[in-house]
Amino acid sequence: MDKGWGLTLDSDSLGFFLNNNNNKRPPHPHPQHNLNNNNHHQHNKRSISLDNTMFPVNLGRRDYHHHHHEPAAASSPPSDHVETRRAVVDEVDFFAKKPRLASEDADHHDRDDDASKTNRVSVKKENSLGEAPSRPDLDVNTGLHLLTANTGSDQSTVDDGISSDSDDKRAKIELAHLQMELQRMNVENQRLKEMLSQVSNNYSVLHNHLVTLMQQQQTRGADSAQENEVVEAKSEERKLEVGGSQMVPIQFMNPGPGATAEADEISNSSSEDRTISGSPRNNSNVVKNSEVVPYDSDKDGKRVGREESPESESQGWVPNKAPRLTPNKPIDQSTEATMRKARVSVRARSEAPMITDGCQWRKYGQKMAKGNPCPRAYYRCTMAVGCPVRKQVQRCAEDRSILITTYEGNHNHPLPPAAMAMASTTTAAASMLLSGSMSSADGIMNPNLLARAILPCSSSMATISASAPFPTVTLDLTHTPNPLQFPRPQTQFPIHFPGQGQNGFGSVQPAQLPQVFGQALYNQSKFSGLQLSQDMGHSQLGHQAPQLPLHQTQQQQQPSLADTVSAATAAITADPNFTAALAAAISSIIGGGAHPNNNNNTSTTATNNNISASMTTSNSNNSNKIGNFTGN
DNA sequence: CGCGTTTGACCTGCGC
DNA sequence: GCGCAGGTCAAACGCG
Repeated sequence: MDKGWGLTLDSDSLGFFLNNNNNKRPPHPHPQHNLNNNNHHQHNKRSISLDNTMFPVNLGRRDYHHHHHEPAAASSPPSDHVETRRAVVDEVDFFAKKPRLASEDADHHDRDDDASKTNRVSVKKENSLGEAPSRPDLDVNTGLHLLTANTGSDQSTVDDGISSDSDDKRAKIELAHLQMELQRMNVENQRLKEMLSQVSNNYSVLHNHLVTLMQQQQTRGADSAQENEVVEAKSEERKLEVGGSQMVPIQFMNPGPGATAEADEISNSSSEDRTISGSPRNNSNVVKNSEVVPYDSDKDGKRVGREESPESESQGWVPNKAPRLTPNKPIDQSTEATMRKARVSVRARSEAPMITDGCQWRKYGQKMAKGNPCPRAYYRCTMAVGCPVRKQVQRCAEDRSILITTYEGNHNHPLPPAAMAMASTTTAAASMLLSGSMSSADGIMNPNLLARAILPCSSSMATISASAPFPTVTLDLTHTPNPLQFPRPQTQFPIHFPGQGQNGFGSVQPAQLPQVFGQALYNQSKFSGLQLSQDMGHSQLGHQAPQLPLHQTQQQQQPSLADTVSAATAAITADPNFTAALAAAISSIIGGGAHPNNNNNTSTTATNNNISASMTTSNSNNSNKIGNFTGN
């Protein structure tokens, strides 16, 4: 089981991000509280000692303080301070209050200006300001609520320049007011936290239900398609394959007789599902259970014995390649099988036998794979009796320090926070891949879009090759980008979406890939009409998740293996579950990074419909990674 | 003794 | 039809 894993997802950290996540996109009914919420966020961040580089906005503010505090001591050029200050004001709306306050005390400022008429005076004000909150409460306020601090600072600045009773009173009043506001915000924050925890608890259950609903929706979409359309799709698929590396609807991926059978099966399933969908059922597994056995019995008596096992039945985990020709086969089964086919593969450096993703796994097999001296281990999720999720773990033949973990399927049970990242990530990835591929024309085209979005990254970053039976999202977290190609500061990512840059992906930073994937996948799901990201977990968050939260969380991180793994995975799969994305991203914060010199291209797996992405991080040796992971 | 792992056998799909 | 490879099963085995 999960013993001795070097790579782990820290539940605490995860929890934090979950909170943060929600806080970041709070279903706040009162828009005017946005400011407060932001402050709360800062509060949380501070409380966990997160690097402020994580959030640009905070960064600016923090920088602002720094500039105004340090300069005084360092007596750096005043002009710099002024510039910094202006920049901050421009960037952060929160600072709007600062100018306002200044205007309120216009007379004082005028005096200051007149008196000093230099930026230096302003600096001194700021300094005094910073020193003023020497009292504990003020320190807290300053740290957690920059707005308060800033406001105070302005006030102090004025006071510092020329102190007067009226100024003091005003300052005190202001301070009291801010403190009250802070109190209020804390209460609000607490309330939001409670809400968040509640939402998190419900997420797992809802997520599974959502997947089921999505499957039904997909089925309806496929339903509308005619059989000839299916045929077209098949031909289309082959064209795409010829073109090279395209994601194709699973159902159409099997060439030859099997493909036809599956196509028919799909039609049947679709029609079948129409009747089924009408019935109230929250768990498709229930239906599967009752129908899998008959089907298998019909098809192959030999397998009946095995199929009758609780696992096989309830999970609907049918051998991927097992043909299902029985008309009675429920759509759920086919979709479930399809969902399982969609895979999320993660390549990360780790000495540990397996990355810890929060789930419990039972090894059920091991095989020697061709072309790889390292055996491939098969694991099954044991957190629930019928959980269909499985994963394969194998070391890379070229570099055995690289651990390749491939996830398949969706959990049918609630997951602990620690498992949310990877689980929902894989689920989301599978759902997105399939949602795009299964909904008719769009489904066929979207993969192309996705591919286009990724391919420009260069071969070392992302690859789409041709030959895999299953749509697979592969994250390669093992290689370091070419410094020249990706001269990236490890602490920060560009805000703008890489694909939008004029430079295209040439400037894309490895850690940005998740964004790329996220955007691409999001678009894909969008095109498919499933709006996956909106439905999953933190709904509205989905749209922004790939663009903002993700890179925010990753900005400060020095991604490490497994963590980056999950982070990247989550990122890549984009957000259908924002929580997962954040949670996964966390892991990056925890540990070191991948080896710098490793340039293993995911394309080595050379699989059809295989989307490979590499997310490289700073260097850190495996031992460090392990230590970091376990430590956290 | 229970549980998880190991490992050889078995099944299936695919290519030749 | 045969062989190969991937995937799964389940008896055997080991450990706590």
